[in-house]
Amino acid sequence: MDISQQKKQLHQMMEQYVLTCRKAGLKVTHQRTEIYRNLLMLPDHPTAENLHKRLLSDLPSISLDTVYRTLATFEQCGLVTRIQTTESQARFEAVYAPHHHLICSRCKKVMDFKWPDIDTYQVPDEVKKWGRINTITVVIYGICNNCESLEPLIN
Amino acid sequence: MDISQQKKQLHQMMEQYVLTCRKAGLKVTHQRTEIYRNLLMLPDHPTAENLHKRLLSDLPSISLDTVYRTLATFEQCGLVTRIQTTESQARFEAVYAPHHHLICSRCKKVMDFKWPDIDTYQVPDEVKKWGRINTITVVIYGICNNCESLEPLIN
DNA sequence: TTGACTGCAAACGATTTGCAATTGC
DNA sequence: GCAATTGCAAATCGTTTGCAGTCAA
Repeated sequence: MDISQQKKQLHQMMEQYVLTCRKAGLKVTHQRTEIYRNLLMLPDHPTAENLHKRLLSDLPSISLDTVYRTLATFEQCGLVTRIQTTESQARFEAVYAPHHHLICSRCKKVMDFKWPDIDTYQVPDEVKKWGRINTITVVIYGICNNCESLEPLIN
Repeated sequence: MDISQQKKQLHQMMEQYVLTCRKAGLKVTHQRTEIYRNLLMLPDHPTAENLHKRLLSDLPSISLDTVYRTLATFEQCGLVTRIQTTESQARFEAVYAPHHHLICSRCKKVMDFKWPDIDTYQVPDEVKKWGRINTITVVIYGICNNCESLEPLIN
C-alpha cells in the first residue's frame, strides 16, 4: 500500500471515529482526537504511559489520567481494545480488523499477524458445548529475531 | 479417570514438585507445598488473593505476600504459569500440559481445553519469519452457558 | 449556556520490598 | 548453625476518583 492510500485510510478511520463518538454521545475533544490518531498512526500496542509521553509533544498539558479515562471510554464504545498480557501494565490498540499477537518473551514487543484460516478450523467439541463463542485469538510466544541476535542464550 | 488414579497423579505431581525445588535450590517449606497442592487440587486459575483465602483454613497464619512471592518463584522455575488476562488481578495455574483458555466475558471464569490439532496447522509465513516460536496459545472469548441462562441480554 | 470533559491532587487496589524473627536443610 | 524463607508493615506501581475550572455543542 502506498503512502497516499495510507493517508486516505487514516482519514477514513478518523471520520469513523467522529461518527462513533457522536453515536455514543461523546464530545469530540482535542485530547480524545489526538489519542485516537496517535493509536492509529503508531499501532505498536502502547501502554497508557507510553501514549501519554508521545502525546506530550503535541499536547504539552495533557494529563496521564485523561489518557487512562479516554482509553477506558474508547474501550467501552469499541474503538479500542485492551490487550491480554502477563505484564502488570495494560496495553491498548485501535480496533480495526481481527488479528492475532506474536509476543517476544524478552523485549515484550507485540506484533500483529493475520491468520484468517483459524476461523475455518473446527474447534473441539468441548468448546462448542461450553457456550457461545465470540472471538478466537491466538497468542504466540517466542523470541523475535532481533532479540535472538542481540542477547546470547548463555552468557 | 477414577478417584484413586487421580490421587496417584496428584501424588506424582507433588513428588515432581519436590524434585524441581531441589534442583532449583529452593527449600520445600510448608507454605510452598500447600500453595502448590492447592493449585493442583483446585485448578481454577485463582488470583493470589483467592489462593490466599483458601489457604487460610489450613495455614491460618500464611500471609498474602508469601503467596505472591511463592507464585513468582514458582513461575521462574516453571512450576506455575501466569495467565494472560485483561483483568487487573493476575491469575495463576500449575503447569501440567499444553492447553488453551475459554474465558467468559461476563463471569470472567477461565476454562481449560485441549486442542492438539492446533500444532499441526501451518502458521502464516510472516510468523515464521518473525523469529523462534515457543508456544501457541488460543484464547477464546464468549459467554458461557451458565451466564447466558442467568442474565438476559436485554433487560 | 450547560453538561461533559479536563487537569490536578489525592485515593485506591494489586503487588513488591526491607527487616527482624523463624525454619528447613 | 546458617542461609533461605516467612510475616509484618511500609513502600511502590499502575490506575481510578472527587473536585473545581474549562470547553465543545
